[in-house]
Amino acid sequence: MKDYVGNMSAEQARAFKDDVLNIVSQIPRGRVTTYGHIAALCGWPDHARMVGRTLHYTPGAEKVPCHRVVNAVGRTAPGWGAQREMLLAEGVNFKANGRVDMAQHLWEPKIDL
DNA sequence: AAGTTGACTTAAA
DNA sequence: ATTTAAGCCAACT
Repeated sequence: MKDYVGNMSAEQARAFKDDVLNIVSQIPRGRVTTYGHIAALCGWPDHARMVGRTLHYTPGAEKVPCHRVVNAVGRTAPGWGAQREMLLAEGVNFKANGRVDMAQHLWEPKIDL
């Protein structure tokens, strides 16, 4: 049974992508946030994967600080080694296990309307 | 159209 | 530390 939200319309998908990029662009330097937070803020709480897909495949993601987006456990994106160095260059501290120190750098996105 | 995949998340082993 | 499992959903095969 599909009691979940259902598929996005083309407009919704477009808006979602815009929102994602918009939110990511607001991540302060030296901070990080998670896919889940971004998705929730876009109004699609269960679309963390879609956020990842957007940042990965959408041209233009390179124009926003998408390197400041990590997963919920502070892991950096697979196959993107540079991300870690970019974060280090901003002063983001990594723990011994190779994860970002979330307690220190996690930025909880909030938008004041 | 049905199955697989993935820049996800949480929990568990 | 790593892996599995299940839940999740759009895109891809």
